[in-house]
Amino acid sequence: MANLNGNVMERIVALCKRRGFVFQSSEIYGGINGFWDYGPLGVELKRNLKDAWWLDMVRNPPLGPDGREFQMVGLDCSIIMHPQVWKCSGHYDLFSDMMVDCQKCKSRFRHDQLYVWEVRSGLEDDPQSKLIGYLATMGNDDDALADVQARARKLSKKISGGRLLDQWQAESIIAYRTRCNNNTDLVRCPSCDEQGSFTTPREFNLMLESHAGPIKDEDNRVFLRPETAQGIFVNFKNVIDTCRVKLPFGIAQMGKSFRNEITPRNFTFRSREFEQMEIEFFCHPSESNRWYEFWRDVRFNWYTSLGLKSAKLRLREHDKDELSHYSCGTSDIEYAFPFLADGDFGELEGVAHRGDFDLRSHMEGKLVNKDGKLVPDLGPDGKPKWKGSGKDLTYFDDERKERFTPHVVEPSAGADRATLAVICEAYTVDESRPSPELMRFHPRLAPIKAAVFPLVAKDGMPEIAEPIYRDIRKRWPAQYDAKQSIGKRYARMDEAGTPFCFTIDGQTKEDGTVTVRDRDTGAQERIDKSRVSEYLAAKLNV
RNA sequence: GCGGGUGUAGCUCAGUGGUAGAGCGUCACGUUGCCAACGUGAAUGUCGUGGGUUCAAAUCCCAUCACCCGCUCCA
Repeated sequence: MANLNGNVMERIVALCKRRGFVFQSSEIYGGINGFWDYGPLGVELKRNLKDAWWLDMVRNPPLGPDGREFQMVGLDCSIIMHPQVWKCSGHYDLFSDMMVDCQKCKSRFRHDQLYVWEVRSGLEDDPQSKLIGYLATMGNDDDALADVQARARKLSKKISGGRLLDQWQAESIIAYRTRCNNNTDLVRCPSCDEQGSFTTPREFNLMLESHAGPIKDEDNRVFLRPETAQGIFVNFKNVIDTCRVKLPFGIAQMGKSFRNEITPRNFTFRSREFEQMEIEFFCHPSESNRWYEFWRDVRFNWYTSLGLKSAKLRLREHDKDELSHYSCGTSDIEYAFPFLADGDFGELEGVAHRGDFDLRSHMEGKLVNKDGKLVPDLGPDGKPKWKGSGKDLTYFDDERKERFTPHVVEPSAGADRATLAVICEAYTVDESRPSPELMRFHPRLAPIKAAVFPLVAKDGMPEIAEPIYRDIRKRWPAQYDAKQSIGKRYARMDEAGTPFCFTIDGQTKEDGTVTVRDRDTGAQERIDKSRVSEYLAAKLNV
């Protein structure tokens, strides 16, 4: 039986293992960091969640903010795409550079854009000259020079007669270390001027790489997608051209994505291989705020409809300074997972207003924010650093008689995180019950919908129970169990989160009724055995 | 990435150099007439992995992997 002394998350992990919800990947070989497997119950649970999303968002979406219908279509694109997709989306640049972080002010600097200035006391040729420190700047233009001079004066006020001696670009770690004589802890942050707050330069390879083709070289290097969204954007024109969709409409996709997370942790919450459920919703720019608010609320309510009803679920609007450079609004749907500190929430889904950033990126090439405007990122030769597709991804609206680049609202959900939240929310301890641990899954998500038990495995009870079980099985995942005591069988179903158990007893032979036991209350009622499917249909479609 | 902790049966854990253990779970048989019941019996271990010390290692040493906690990170 479960040990109820450990912390909640440990007990949930133990139950997930014990009942076959989640296993560590490659466990017999010692496991592999950041990867998890779903067992027989877990796969049903996660599939039910994904099916609910697909049904509720794609096949049977809600009405729009104006009470009118809008179109939603699906997509399933390849995990490996043309490398240029990631160069234009910005993923490649952001995570293939050497980066330096300031641990004080949390600024992050590209190592190859960082300049370091040596500051010494005394005048030139002064044999008593002493090293005061190193000042880092972004770039080495006039602004940077003015900045570093001001900072040097301030620094040297404490130590009289300071001067700038040398400046160089921190283009490689070796040069950086050598030129600082390994005194890298004397380098001051360009942003907050804190000394010694830099991490060592680190290479950020967020994307997992592979090679398409038998020869492993730079020419055929490819990336496993870090998000499913880009596959939607690059198919935008295909969908428009072939599927008779009209704005506003959405394209949905779920599937595996991969990120080389620095610190995979917290059970399945941050994994290197994970599954996303993403929608890109395309609309006229003038209506984008309205659709953003619409999707934010629709998505939040979706979680509550699946039983995430407690105060542990919340909607959090991002602050202005928290927004990505292209976003005009983002909300996170968050859950207070048991492994987080009190008051902390973890992201289940981000709903972002992305403007026309993505479609323009795939037309014009990678975009950067310059003075509040998105412009193509230019290389040293003045040409776009990463060339776009050059394809026209604008849309002609026949009613408005207007051509424009649609704006995008992106509800981006984590299927594994939602599954984990559902598990955590369902986990209940009630020590007054003979079986103190139970999983109170929403009936729609429960991996097993019903179990059928002969009270004892004799006196003709199995003969009555088996046909009932086989009838249920045609429509819902169900289990039949005739072994061991009835209490043990109920307890097993409680841990699996099965909402209903039907038991055939002595009275069944007399009047044809069976008992139905409710998982959450333990209460029983009798119904006619012919009404079992009808009963389930009514109870499960909530 | 840094610091601390933990790895022994499916789960929870005991076992500080000398035969691999317990409770629960699982399975079988019997019993059982509604909530992890009882009886009898059974199966289950690369003691995380690799190396070293030793006549002998779950136990001591080194390395490594995984998980947990705290920082860090999370486009």
